[in-house]
Amino acid sequence: MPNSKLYKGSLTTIILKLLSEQEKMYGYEITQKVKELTKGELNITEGALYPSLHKLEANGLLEVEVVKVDNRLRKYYKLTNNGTKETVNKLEELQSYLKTMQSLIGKLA
Amino acid sequence: MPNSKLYKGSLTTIILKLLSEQEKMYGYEITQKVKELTKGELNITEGALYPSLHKLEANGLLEVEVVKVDNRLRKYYKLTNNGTKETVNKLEELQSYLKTMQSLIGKLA
DNA sequence: AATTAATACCTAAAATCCTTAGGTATAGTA
DNA sequence: TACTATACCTAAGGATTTTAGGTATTAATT
Repeated sequence: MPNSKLYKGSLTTIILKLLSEQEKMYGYEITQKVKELTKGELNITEGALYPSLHKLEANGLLEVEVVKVDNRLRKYYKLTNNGTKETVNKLEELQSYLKTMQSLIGKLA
Repeated sequence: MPNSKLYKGSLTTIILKLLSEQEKMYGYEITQKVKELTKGELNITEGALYPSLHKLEANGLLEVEVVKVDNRLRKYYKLTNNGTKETVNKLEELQSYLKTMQSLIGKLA
């Protein structure tokens, strides 16, 4: 009934993919976007998201811009050049994994 | 160029799926079968496999039969009734996840 | 003959990534 | 006034995997 759990290791790729399509996004926006795109199937928890964003920033894949909107802070993240490169790698890796798993699991007995 | 890492949470489902197709298998055989089926894309490490098998057994999803072949031990695992039920659930869960991820990641920007 | 690779099992420490469960603060709605 | 939504955050714990060993037998290679 609830939403499927994240298979560990996929969150980073999801974040990078979204930012490759949208130029800049803030954390809360990412959680909502994923919920929307997956029709509630996948819920990114903030406890996973924020540390992940911080790590991507620390590794130089994302850069931050803090903006005040309606007296509330928003931290917009966008891909750096390295981030864009890594996105390609991570996407290929995950694609290949999904394909492999489909061929392993997908065909019915 | 090596093999893609396991996304955490998928190993159990892989084991159950293989055993739903093959009646009984032993650990080493599972690692070889996965390597073969995925053309080397996915390598199950023994450090992950054996603890996982033991846990599935402890949880009553698998049962063991020890056989001596060529003076070497083999521990054959097969699904219990509960194991068969769980296999269905796990497969549905993973299928749904793969589908969701495909729709998130799969479509090109 | 001796070493290496393959078969077959195992475990423990460390790393990784996520969930759970909090906390702060503002703004809008019941 | 209380709850919901927006928006950020962290820390403890759990689950799962990687890494790096270990034992033992048999087959292949040097």
